[in-house]
Amino acid sequence: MDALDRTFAALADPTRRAILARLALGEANVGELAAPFEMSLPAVSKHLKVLEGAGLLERQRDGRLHRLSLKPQPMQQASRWIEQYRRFWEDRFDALALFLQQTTDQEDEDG
Amino acid sequence: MDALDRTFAALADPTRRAILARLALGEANVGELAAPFEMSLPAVSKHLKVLEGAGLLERQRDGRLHRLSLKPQPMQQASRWIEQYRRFWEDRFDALALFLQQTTDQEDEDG
DNA sequence: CTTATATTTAACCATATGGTTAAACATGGC
DNA sequence: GCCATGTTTAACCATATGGTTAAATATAAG
Repeated sequence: MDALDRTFAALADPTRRAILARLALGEANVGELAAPFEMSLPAVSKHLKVLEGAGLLERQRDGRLHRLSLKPQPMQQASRWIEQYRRFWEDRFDALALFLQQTTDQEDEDG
Repeated sequence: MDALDRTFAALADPTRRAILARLALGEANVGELAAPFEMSLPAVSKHLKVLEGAGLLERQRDGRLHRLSLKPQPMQQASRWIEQYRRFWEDRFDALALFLQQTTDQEDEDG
């Protein structure tokens, strides 16, 4: 699997996105990351391995605790891939903005 | 499945990303989209259904041809989700830039 | 009406994914 | 040494995914 494949696949799960969101606030260990979820620890452990496999987070062991932290590079790469389409959707939103502008103008004329 | 789930899952496959890239250049029908790939038509048809299910593309039937076109909204939403982390990685890149700056300065002093 | 073209649906297969529970491993504290 | 804590690994299960081939559907063309 390609790096982008792994990144997008990792981001496709809400539990994993929540874990990343949590880590954006600061480092945490496995237990802390698992706490908010109603699933078992091994399940969270698997999610962490997926995220780690995608390079989205980094693990440093400190005794028996594993301290996880965000690694931004893959997400930045994913962002860059998506941004290729920005011009495309901005055109659309420009068109929408124009339409709304015209509609508003029309309503002003009507009112 | 959530909209973001479906979008990221759809983007996790290289065939589907290639299809989106192709559609960014302009509309195309199923056969045209399938041509570059070494897989069967039904396989491509399934990929198109995944992309359609994620709202990433739109289909208008014109006789027996299905004309596919890009629908940018879900990708924009995905982009926005990722952009939440921009500050995070920009800090890192700022740090890298600073490091490189200092390294360059050092080399200048050395040179 | 028949045949060719564009595409989907159905049935199937192998592998991946996301979860479980039970057991193992590693570290820390008494 | 022994027990508690933090985490992973193993084995298993159900469902999803990505592919196949064969058949069905819809439209166009002769």
